[in-house]
Amino acid sequence: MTAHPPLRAHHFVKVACEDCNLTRICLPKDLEDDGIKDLSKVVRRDRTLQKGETLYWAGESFSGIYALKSGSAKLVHTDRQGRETIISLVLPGELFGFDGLTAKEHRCALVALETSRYCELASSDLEPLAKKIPSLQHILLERSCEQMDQVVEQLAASQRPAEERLAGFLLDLASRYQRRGFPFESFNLSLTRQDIGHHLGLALETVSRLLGRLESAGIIKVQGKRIQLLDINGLKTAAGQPEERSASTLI
Amino acid sequence: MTAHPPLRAHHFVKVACEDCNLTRICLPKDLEDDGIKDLSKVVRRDRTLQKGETLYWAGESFSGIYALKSGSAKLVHTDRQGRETIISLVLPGELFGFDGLTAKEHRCALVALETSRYCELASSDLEPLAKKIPSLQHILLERSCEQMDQVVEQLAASQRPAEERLAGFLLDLASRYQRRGFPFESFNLSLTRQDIGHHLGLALETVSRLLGRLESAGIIKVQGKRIQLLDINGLKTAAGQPEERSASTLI
DNA sequence: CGGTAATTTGACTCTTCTCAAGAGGCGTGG
DNA sequence: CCACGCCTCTTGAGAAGAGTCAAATTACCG
Repeated sequence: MTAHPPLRAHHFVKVACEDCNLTRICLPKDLEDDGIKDLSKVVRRDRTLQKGETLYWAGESFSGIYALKSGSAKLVHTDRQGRETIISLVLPGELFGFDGLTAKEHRCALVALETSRYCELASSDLEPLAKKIPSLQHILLERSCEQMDQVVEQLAASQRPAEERLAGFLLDLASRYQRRGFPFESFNLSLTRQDIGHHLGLALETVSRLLGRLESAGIIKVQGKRIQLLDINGLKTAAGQPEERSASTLI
Repeated sequence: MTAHPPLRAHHFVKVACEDCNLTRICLPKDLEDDGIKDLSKVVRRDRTLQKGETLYWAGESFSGIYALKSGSAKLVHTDRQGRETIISLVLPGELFGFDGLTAKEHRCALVALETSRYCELASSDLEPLAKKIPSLQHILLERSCEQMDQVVEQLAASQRPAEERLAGFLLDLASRYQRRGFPFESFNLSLTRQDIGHHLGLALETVSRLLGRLESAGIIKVQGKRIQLLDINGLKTAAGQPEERSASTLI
């Protein structure tokens, strides 16, 4: 895999989809050039959310599919008793909003974890656009199935012990950051310990203790929200993943 | 809600989609009459699975979207360490196969829990059919998002105590059976205790004990796989759902 | 009717949660 | 620039829910 330069926020210029640095990750990924241009014409671009701001609440009516352009956000499900579950951490280039598509009403809330920008493909534009781009509906179907795969993976993970879940989470985050041009071994968590707990089904104290344990094992280095991965194979082992045969062990 | 007569298996006749008794639940639900006829022409109908037989394994290549016609099945995810999670219990009229759509390779296995029949919409027929029925892709998108909603609900439930999960599972099953014309208060589990455990993230012994506990509380009656719901409100309370205000309490 | 698989029940263990207290970090305003 | 207050994080101790292991009972299939 080739490394790309870090994705920089275009703070002052609205970039057309075809010129966006997220074109390899975001919706355009699977579209041909003409489709990207058609898409670009109707996308509402570069809206901003401040940290803690909510784009939509659960129960609000569905208005479209969104793509995160910069920053990060959490997709939060809240049950009748007020218990929160973070369904996903949303990073730049990722789509969200599918939680409102069936019922025409969102099942989750989307909350920014830092100052973030996003683009909107309004539901009213969706049908006309689908006529111009025949493959669009199928691409959206694929993306929603992809997100379901991820939730299924989480559901399966929820049966594994806490340390495996946390280690797996860190590995997943690292590779997602890497795909966006950031170093694999070092990143900042935009989630609090509480949020990580709500994502992994753990108490915040357990998250803190487990991070401490991985640190004392020399596997990671923790400085508040900054995480460094010191021993990737150790982390994979902790995540319950079979260790890759590295070059050095082949001698 | 009107009660429909129990859905009987058409053991010897292949029924066109427009004449199928599942037309209010299955894919035709959202299609106009012409669409149903077009669909009916390409659907491969009434294939059979014996109890324990597998329609597809994880890793097998995606070949289409399926609908269960009779019987029941489980969609099973198996992780690297061989731990199983039952993602969903599939009942007649429900679609499955979305787990293979993105990667073109199934992520889960589908296993019949009893002698069952199913219909197939082959992926090769999907594109031509979508041209004849413009709304088809969107309907499939809605269905996949609906299934995601259900998995999200399960993920949220996985953080709740065991008894709530089990009680919620029984209530969900009852209403799904009711929709298919069976009585709400009484049904046969096609899952073993082990499978229920794999579905809810519990040990089979815990499932057995909790069923026993609900029975001694007079909320349900358990006779092996036969379950009777004796006290719906009690069950809702056990599931952590706010009790409905019933007519009698309004006096 | 025998054998295998499923279920129940008991005793014990252990992971993770809860409650609690203290430390650290950050932004705001004086 | 420092002090205050608030939010987040860490760490400890004890409790509890659910898991594991084991054995007996029951149900089901051929």
